[in-house]
Amino acid sequence: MDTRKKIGIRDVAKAAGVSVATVSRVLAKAEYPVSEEARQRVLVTAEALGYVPNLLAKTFATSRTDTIGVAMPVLNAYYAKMLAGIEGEATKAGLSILLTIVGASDERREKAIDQFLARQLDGMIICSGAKDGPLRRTPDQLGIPAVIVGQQPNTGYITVTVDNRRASYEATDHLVSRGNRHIIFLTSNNEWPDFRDRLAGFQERLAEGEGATGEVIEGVFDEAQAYRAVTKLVAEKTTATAILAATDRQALGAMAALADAGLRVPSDMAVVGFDNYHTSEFVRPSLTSVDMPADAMGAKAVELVCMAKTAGADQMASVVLEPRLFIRQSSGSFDNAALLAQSVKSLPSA
Amino acid sequence: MDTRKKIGIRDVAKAAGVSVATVSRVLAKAEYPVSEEARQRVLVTAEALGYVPNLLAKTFATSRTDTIGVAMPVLNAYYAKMLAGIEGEATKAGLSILLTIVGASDERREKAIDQFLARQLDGMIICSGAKDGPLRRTPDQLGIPAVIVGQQPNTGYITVTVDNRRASYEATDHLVSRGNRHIIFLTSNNEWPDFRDRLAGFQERLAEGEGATGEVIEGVFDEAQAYRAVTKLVAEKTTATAILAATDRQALGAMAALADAGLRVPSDMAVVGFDNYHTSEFVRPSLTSVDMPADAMGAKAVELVCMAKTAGADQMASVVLEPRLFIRQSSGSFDNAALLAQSVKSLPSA
DNA sequence: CTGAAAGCGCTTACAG
DNA sequence: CTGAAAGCGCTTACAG
Repeated sequence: MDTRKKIGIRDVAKAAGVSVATVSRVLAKAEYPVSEEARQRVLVTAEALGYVPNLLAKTFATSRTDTIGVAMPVLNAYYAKMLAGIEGEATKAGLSILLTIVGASDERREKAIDQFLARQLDGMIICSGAKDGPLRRTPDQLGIPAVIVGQQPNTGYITVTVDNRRASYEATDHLVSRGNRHIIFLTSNNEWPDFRDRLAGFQERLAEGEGATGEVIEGVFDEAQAYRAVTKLVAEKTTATAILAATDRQALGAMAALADAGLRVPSDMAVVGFDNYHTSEFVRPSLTSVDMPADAMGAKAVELVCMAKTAGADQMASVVLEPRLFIRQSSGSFDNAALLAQSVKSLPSA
Repeated sequence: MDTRKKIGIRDVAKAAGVSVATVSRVLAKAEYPVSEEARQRVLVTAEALGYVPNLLAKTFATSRTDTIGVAMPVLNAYYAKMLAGIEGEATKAGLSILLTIVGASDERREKAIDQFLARQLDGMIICSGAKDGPLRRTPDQLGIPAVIVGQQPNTGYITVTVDNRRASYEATDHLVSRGNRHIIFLTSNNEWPDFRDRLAGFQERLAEGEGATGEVIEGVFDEAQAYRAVTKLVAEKTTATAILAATDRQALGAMAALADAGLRVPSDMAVVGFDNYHTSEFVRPSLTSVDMPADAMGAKAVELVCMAKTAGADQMASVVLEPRLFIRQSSGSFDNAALLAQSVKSLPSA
């Protein structure tokens, strides 16, 4: 490393022949009235000395860290998209991001919050996992703005969520309206909020009649398990003509199983997924999927944190975003000409 | 927010009837000799008051932030995997992560480094993009440990890279040894270091004879462009029987084009990609791909930063990791029984 | 083992 | 417009 002494505001002040107060004002408070002459001397001197203000000291003196904490369960495609949305909006707002991955552990999540608090961050965004326990503190106890992305058992928190029930309803409607009369819902765990809602939307649409029946297969968490479940289904000569998978991962596993069993998608079996993976458009047949606006959710969360800092948390409301169904080949749309101009079905706003 | 006054170390000291020095020693320096009685009083009092040490103050007093800065070009699957590796290792080492996404802009990268420096971070990890300009500072000028992940034009920096040339050589060898005599290399930009190396490995293997020829198609950056390029190739009755794509995204686009053109993979055209996307195993046919150990690279970078803090940067060396080729159906391996137990070809170590 | 006090490098009333 | 000085909440030689 280098041996030159770090130069501080005092060095600049001395060299420029002004007080440290003046240096601080010129460098940190653009609007503060300082004589043009002093201003120039400070600017020139700071530049000449290569002065880099110690943000740590500033942060300590002002107790504004210009940093928000972000806690996420994992960094898969969904959360990476969310994080990108958070980061983009934060940068726009001049905020840095302290990132922590907490897994599925409520314990680690609380520890992360401890860190955020101890570090005096300006706010925090807690991205909920599939199944989180309630946060152990109320928003008031936190003392800094906190926004939750995704469903969370606690009440009182401001949240950014997505209308999973409605999206699932629309996806099911899409399948029913194409003539499918027995549809399988392939899912992970019906108690996890997002998946509970997707199940609810599925059932809600089926309950509306037209003679379509549903069948729920739970306990399927990844491609390999979906592959096995669907392979079994085919072996048992299922009467279903469509599968609504709770995630694209499950949908891809299902499609692999169908292909290996010699069945065609969608003529023998239609498939729809959730998440709209980047690759889903380029799988063959391409996969119809519900796009979760994870990046928009993340960006919205940052907005809300910023708002809470100024307006006060009490005048804020949680927000619910609308997912969109991207219709592709796997559900029975065979418009090859429109292959690259993907067709989009936007859910009407509630 | 709450209106209770923040309680500080002084409050704890007063309540416990000891000096702030004693409180500090009990709470922050486990080994420091303090009478058991005083220790207990401090512990109990701190707990009772709900004292949360102000890490900002500590950090300022000690000038150790226990935080490393991470700058990444984007947050796609590759970098998300890398970030997960960084985060995991950092957490193990008790380090927090300040994350910045800088896009393809050298300017923003420098700004991010300015931030890291101004915030007095303990170290930084710069993840290079496909084509970065040189860093504007030398490691010495930075003054804190810095490790680069990926190729970078600067010399003098410690880097963690992957042997792209060798991986590409092996992938090409795999295709040649299966009897392919004309192979297409589908790539983005031959001047970008990683892709230049992949091209080099491709050419190196072809130069070894056996009569296999190569054809390079440049300027293909995503699935859609790969789709178009391959569609054109097919229309022009290419004599190639295999495609080596520089990324899985390109490979997936290529496979979609082949499927839509009525060609079979791998019997009509074999395909191999780079990156080993999570979904590549479950596409049909499954995609043979070179796995880039992005998470291991990230973890290694954290290790190196930690090492530099203690050992001094001068006794450290850059590290080169070995990618692995995951052989699946798309390159002509039809072992359906081994579908879920993916076959792995580990590159021999250099 | 313990405590009084200096110091970390800024910001910001306050007085001029 | 300017500066001397207090203060942010800890840590840590130093003296006892």
